[in-house]
Amino acid sequence: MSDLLERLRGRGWRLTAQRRVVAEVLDGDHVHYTADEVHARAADLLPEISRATVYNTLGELVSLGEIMEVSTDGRAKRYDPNAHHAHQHLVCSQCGTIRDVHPSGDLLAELPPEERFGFQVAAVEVTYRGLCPNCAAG
Amino acid sequence: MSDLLERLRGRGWRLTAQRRVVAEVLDGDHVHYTADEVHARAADLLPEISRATVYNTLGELVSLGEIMEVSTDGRAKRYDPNAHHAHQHLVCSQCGTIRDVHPSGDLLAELPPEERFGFQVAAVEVTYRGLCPNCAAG
DNA sequence: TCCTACATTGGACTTTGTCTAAGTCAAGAA
DNA sequence: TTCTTGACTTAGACAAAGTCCAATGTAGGA
Repeated sequence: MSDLLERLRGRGWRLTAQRRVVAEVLDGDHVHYTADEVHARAADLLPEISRATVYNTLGELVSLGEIMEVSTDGRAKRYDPNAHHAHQHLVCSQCGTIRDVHPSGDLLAELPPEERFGFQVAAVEVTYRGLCPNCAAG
Repeated sequence: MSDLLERLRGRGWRLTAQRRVVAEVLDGDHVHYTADEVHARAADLLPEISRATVYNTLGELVSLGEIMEVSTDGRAKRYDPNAHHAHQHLVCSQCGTIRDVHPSGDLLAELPPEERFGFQVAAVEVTYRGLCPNCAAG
């Protein structure tokens, strides 16, 4: 993740303590925190960090393409640091657990031209839903 | 959509004026209103209808499987009356326009067993994103 | 070291949605 | 037809998630 900080510095980012702790919280490939969770964890490292800064920083990281915004439940958005490897999400309909998954095939290609209505289709987001082993057993 | 009202009555629904106008607003296959939009349009027909009733009615219609809840932008949920025909969505990343689309192939089958992590996968939601002809031209 | 443009802060505000207590009414019973 | 009753609706308070702003602080170049 220090790679990340270097990349961002290269793009003219000021390296503040706040941005560092947000980046640190998002370190790890299989993490899908809400903004509030990021804030809580960041505050463990830097107690005076404000919610507004966390939102700002997350927004900047998203528009720089360093993290992905995921909304799997229509409530709080979640942030996925695994933005450099294309992947989709598998969500437990009961407990909400999220896993990164890699479908086979080219999902974009499955939208035939006559179903594109003149759109320049650029991306596809897929969410699989089902019961995780834990909830299925319960 | 009067079919809908009959079906619901058959399931023990009380047929109130409020439920009738909500159903009427949702009539049409290619409509994707937010709850607030549904409320505004319903209020044109029945001025004293309350927000709570619209939310209640939409929630009931969703759990009866008569309409679909769609969240394409992490903000307000939208309601899609076209719930009886499997389909996915194509969203303009600029203006937010939504179209129903029908991808080819079996999208569920594209998640290989080794990528299911023991989940009982039941459904898949797909959102294609791109520029609509209007925004691409502008 | 100093400057200053950029970053952060806290709190007010907005949007979207939920909950509740009190009043209303659809539809079956008589 | 009128009565009855439990389901439905209402207004407004409340909650969660996110945005905005003016005042203050500071990273990093000169």
